[in-house]
Amino acid sequence: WEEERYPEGIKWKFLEHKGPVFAPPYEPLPENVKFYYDGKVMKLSTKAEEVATFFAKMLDHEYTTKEIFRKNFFKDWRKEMTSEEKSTITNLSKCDFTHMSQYFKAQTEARKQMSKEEKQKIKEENERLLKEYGYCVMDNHKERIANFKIEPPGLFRGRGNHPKMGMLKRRIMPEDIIINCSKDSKIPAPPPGHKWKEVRHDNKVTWLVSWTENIQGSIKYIMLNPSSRIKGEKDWQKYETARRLKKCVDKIRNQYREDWKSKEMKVRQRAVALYFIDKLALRAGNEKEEGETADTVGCCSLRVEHIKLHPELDGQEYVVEFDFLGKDSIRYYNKVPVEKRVFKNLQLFMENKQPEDDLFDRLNTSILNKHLQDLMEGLTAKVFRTYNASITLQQQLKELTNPDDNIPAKILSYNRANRAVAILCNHQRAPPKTFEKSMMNLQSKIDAKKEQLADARRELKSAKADAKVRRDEKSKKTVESKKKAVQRIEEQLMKLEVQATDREENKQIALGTSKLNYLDPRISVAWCKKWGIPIEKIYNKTQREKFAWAIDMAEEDYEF
DNA sequence: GTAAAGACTTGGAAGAATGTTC
DNA sequence: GAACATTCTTCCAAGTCTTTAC
Repeated sequence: WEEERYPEGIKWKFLEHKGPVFAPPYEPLPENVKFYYDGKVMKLSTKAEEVATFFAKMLDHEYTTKEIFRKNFFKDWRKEMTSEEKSTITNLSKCDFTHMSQYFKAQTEARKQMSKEEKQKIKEENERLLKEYGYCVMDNHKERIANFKIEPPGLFRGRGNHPKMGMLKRRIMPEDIIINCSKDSKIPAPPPGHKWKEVRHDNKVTWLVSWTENIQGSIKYIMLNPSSRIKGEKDWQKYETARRLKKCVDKIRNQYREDWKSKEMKVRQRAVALYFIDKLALRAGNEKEEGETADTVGCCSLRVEHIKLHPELDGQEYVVEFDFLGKDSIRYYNKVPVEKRVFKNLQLFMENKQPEDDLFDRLNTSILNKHLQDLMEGLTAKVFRTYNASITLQQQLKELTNPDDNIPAKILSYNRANRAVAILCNHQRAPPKTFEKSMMNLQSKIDAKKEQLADARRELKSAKADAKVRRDEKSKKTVESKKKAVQRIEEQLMKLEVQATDREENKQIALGTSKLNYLDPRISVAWCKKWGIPIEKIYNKTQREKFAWAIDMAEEDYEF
C-alpha cells in the first residue's frame, strides 16, 4: 500500500480507459399500447412518448401525486411535445398513463418469468460489458471503475421536499462528455458519428469522465471503485487524520470551553457550534442556495426555529431540544442536557431573532474550518464525525465483548457497537416493509425451538432415569446422546434469540453508512483477530475489497 | 474577500442476486 | 421448484471541502 509517493497534487502518471457506456436508445412502445387524453386515444410523437413513459413507470409511486412533482414534470414534458401536442395536452389530470403502466408491469413480470437460458444470456452480456468498460489502467494497476454507465434519462427524484422533483433529466450525449486520460494512452473513441465535448489530460484529478447534469447544473463524474489504490489510500489518510485528532482533542475541547466566555460574539458562536459538532456529531452545515434544494440544515446553518431551550426538563437542567431536517431530509430529533455556559450562550444568540433567523449569524463553515485548520493541520468539521464514530466503536467493543460468549453472541456485541455509532451519527432508515411479519416469523421459529428443547429435555430426563435403573452401557450412551441433543438445541435457540434482539434493535437504524464511511476498518479487523471471528462475518466480499488495505495492515493489538 | 465551480465523500432506497422454506 | 425473505449491489442524490474566478 505504500508505493512511491507522488509530488503534491499529482494523482497518477498513466491513465487509460475505454470511456463510458451510454444509456440504451429509446425504444418506442408497440402500437397496441395506448395513451389517452381526456378519454380519447392519442398517438404521441416519439420524444413526447419517451418522457410520458418515465411518468408511467412511476405511476404507483407516491411522487406522482405530489403537486410540485406534477407541475415540474408537466412543464418539462410540454417542452418535448410537438406544437399540436402542446395545444391538445393542456392538463395533466386528463392524461391517462394506466395502459402504459400496465404494459411496463407486464414487461417486468415477463422478465422474471424468463427461462434460465435467457437469463444466462443477459448475465453474460452484462459481464462482457463489465469486462470491456468496467476497468481502466491507472499507473501499473488494472482498476475497477465504480460507475462506468452514464445515468439514463428520467424524471428527477429529489429527496424530501425538493423544489425540482419531477423535472426531466435529459439524455446525456457524447457531445456532453469530457474524457480525462493520459496523453500517452489509447484515447477512447466516441460512438460512431459523434464526438466528445473535450479530451483532457489532467493528472491532478482522479476522474475519468465528467458531464454537466441539467437539474442543478452540477458536474457528475465517473471515478474508480472503492477497492482501487487511489480510493483506498485516501480512505486510509482520512482515518490517519482522525487519529491525529485523537492526540489533540483534549486540548481542542479545553480551548472551545474557554471560548464560550470570549468577549467576541463570533468566537463564542464558533465555540458552541464546535461543541455541537464534537458532542453530537453534527455535520458542518454549508449554506445552500434557497429554492434550489430541499430545506435542510447542518450545524452552522441551524436556525432559531430548530432548537428549543428548556431550563429544566424531565429532571434535567439546561436541556436543548433539537428538531431539524438534516442531509437527505432525515429528521434529527434529540434532547440534550448541555453545560450551563452553552445554554446561556444559546439564549444570547437567540435574543431578538425571528424563528427563521440563523442561530449562528456570525459563523459559517468556512470560518469554522479555517479555525480548525489552525488548531491542527488537515482538521475540518467532518473529521470530528470520523473521530467520534471510530473511537466510539473501539470503546463499545471493549465494553460489550464478553470473552466467554460464543461467536453469534460476540457478533451481536459487534452489531451493538456499530449501532451505537449509527445512532450517534443519526443514520436512520425506513423500517423494512416486511418488518412486522419477519419478526413474527422469527418469533414462531423461536417458540418451535423452545418446544423442541422442552421435548429434548424430557427425553434426557427419562433416559437418565432409565440409565439409573438399568446401569448398562447402552443406556449410558443414550443419556450422552440426549445430552448432546439438548445442548445443540440450546445453542440453536440462543442463536435465534440473538438474531431477534439484533433485528428488533435495528428496526430503524441503518448500519451501512457508518460501517463503510466512518469506522476505521482496522478496529474491526483487530477485533476479529483478537476474538477469532472470521472477517467474513463482519465484512462481505465488496467490503473486504474496499478494506483490503486494513485487512492487510491491522494486527490484533491495533489501537485507533 | 466572496461567490461560483469543481472534486470528492457520504447517504438511503431500489433493484438484483442469493438463500430458505414449504 | 416456486414463493418468499434476506443480503448484496447499484444507483444517483446530497453533502463537505477545495480551487478558481472575479
